[in-house]
Amino acid sequence: MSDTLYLIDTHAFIYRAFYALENLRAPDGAPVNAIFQFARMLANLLRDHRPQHLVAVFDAPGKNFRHELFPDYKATRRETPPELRAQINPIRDLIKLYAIQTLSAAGYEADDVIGALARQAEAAEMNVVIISGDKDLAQLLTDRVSLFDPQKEIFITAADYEAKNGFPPARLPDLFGLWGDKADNIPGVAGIGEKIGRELICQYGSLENLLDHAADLKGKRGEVLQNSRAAALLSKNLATIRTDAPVVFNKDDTVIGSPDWAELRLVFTRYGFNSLLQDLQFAAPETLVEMVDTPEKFAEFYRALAAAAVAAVAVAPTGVAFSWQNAAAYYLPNEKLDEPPFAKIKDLLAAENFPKYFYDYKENLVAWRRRGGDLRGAVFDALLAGHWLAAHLGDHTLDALALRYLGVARRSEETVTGAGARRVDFAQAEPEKVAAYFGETAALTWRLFATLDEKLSDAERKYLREIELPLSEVLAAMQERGVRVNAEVLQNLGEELAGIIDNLRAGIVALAGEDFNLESPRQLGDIMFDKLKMPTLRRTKTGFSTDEATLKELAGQGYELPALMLDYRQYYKLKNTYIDALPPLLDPRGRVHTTFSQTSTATGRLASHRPNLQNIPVRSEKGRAIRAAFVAPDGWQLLAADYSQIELRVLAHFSGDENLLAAFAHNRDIHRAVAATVNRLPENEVSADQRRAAKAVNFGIIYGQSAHGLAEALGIPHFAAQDFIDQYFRDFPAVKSYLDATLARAAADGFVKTLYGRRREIPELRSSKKTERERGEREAVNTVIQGTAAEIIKVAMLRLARHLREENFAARLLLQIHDELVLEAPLDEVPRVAALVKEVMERAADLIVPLKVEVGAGDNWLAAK
DNA sequence: ACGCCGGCGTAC
DNA sequence: GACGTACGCCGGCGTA
Repeated sequence: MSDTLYLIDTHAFIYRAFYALENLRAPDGAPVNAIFQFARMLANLLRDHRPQHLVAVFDAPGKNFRHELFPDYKATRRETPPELRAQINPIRDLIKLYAIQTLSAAGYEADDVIGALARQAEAAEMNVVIISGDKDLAQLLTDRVSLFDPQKEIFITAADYEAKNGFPPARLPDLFGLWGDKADNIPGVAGIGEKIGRELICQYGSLENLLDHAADLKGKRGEVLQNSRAAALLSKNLATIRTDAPVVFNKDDTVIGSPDWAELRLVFTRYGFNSLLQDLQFAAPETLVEMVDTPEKFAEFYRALAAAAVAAVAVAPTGVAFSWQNAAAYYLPNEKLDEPPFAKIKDLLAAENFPKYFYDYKENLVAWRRRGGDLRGAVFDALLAGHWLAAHLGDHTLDALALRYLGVARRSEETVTGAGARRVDFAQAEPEKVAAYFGETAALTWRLFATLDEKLSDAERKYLREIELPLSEVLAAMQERGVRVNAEVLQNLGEELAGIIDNLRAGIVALAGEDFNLESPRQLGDIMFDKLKMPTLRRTKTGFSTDEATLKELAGQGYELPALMLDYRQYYKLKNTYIDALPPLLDPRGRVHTTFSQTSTATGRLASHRPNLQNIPVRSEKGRAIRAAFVAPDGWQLLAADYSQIELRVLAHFSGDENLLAAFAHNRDIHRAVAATVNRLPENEVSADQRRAAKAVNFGIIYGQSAHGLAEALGIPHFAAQDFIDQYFRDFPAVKSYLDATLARAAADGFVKTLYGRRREIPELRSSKKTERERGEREAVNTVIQGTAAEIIKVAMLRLARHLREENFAARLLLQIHDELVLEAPLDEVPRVAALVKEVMERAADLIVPLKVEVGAGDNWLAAK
């Protein structure tokens, strides 16, 4: 088998790539769409074809011989857009990193260089694959030369070409002689397009033969051809790829070298090419992990650690790992930690003045405290920092951060624990492997500190150190404490609901006339829309919707099955998601321990999972009953403290709208006040519907709602919704100008910032799709408001926890639900704690609008609200 | 058996 | 398509 030379028509590829995929941007906002496609093409080519010989061919800058033949050659080309021009050098750099040869020839275009190389390689008995989406290059096809279109992933051979076109590849310039080429401003023959051109070339074999027989053609066409002889021949000449460009093919010079994988990793990381990173052959540099299991080793370890005076720490299930170097770490197994001299390390972990870096400080804290240890001195959390720097990217696992910021792949957990059926937990895994794994965790944490810390401004560093990091301690304590759940309450409610659910199911099956899976929207759709012929109201991606709004509408039209289904869904959901799911999660003391996350949301809100205690029902009657199962222990009460309208107050603060501020300053019911203003009524004459409409608009503002959305939400005509919104903005003009200014700023910057400077990149703002851009605008407005409210309650939590501790209250924080804090307090503390909570929460931020908190207490969560 | 996705629904 | 932020349940489907 002979060798194959691959030739990339580089510029042609870049141009196509640029226009094919719009608006891909690096995390820093630089356009990278062409770079990405080029890099992906290269990666795919290398992976799928494993070329040994590869040359990236470029056009020479400036004019070429075709301009001498025809001054207007390519004269109609638009100037290269700056966003594309900015990507050409990065692509050249990429080619260099891949160790691929490049070539161009002064006075010639890439096509000609490719032609010359192809002919010479053929002569050297090599096969040639030309990589280009440009069909002009087909004229070079021979038995040995083929064309590969990387975008369509198709090969074209000379035989394919002739079979498809009816003339051999070499006659392609003849066709252009007639047809011309708009893109290159090659004139061709006026009045002859692609179709006639093809017919004539097929019939006459070549342009010259056709022109010689032009007189034989009847009518006007023959005349035109005779008169256009010179233009046709010039056009053919221009379209003909020269194979005599002054380049010398040397097989050895075309061999691919060794790519600089490390640099490629960093470059791909910088551009945000995560999918390509996965394909790169890479691994983190092997971390040397020392198992510290003898007093001698400990002495040496401890001396070095003390000298370093700072370390990354990873608390593992079976030990603790330390690192203060990029590729070295130490691991102390649990069983040694209680005996001297190893136990000295506990003091160091508890020492406030020994600074420590973590990945996921909160979970390290929980793990270490579970072992009875004390952990202090945290100054950096790679998880918090990673999320802070790029919340929009979502994935902040250590693996993701190592890849994103260091360009390395972390060894997988499976290499330690095994996978699938043979999987064991860390305690059963080989100690050396466990040590290697957590040693690497510590080493990567150490490296991430260096990389991430320098990206932070002083103010950001301060926010993370003084708000988020201490908040991790508050949240760890809340998780550890858990909240008491009365399983009996749930049990009783579950039994009641089971009966209701069974009855509803029987009714629905009877109406359907057959049994089916009521939990399957698809099967329900088949019954409702196919079998029972109910009208289809809205679509999902895969079929017709059966969601709540649809069922309500159908129920309103008198259909009985959807009406039953609404109840069925509600009760089924309550039972499965809450009533049945909670009891298995209770600890022996009947307490449930959620896990809070500071790094799961794009706005800076907290999230809660396993179980999610931030979406316990409250709106429906049966749902609310679930809250009664969250109880205080005997002799204690639950306190629930809610911010009243915190997001609207944040909006009032940012916008400075006098009408909104006045309403809050006078502690008005904000929805009623807005309704009164918009409807020109005194507040006591506002109807329930008017208040409801105002409430919907108030929320709509925060969520970026449109007239359509409001109309839908209120069940009113579109024009009425629009009128209401227009009137709202006339009455609250500063809100309007604030929203406009926020969007203008966001569009210019590509990101928004909250009160405390949390930044959210919003790439959709730069989308070419209107719906995407509008989504970006809604996200922008909402993020500022929601994110600021989230920051305020975080500050309140920190201060409250500090007060409770310093003033020796037994009361403790249990839950945070975005604008609400839930605590438990001994009965005798309840009044004082209630006052303290209110005071601390209302003073958490210094806004130009007062913050208002409502506190309640009771034996259970329902009673406390 | 497990993971992923779509549909849906709960909270703020 | 049209209202932001989450988490979790179920069905259904693809892969192990």
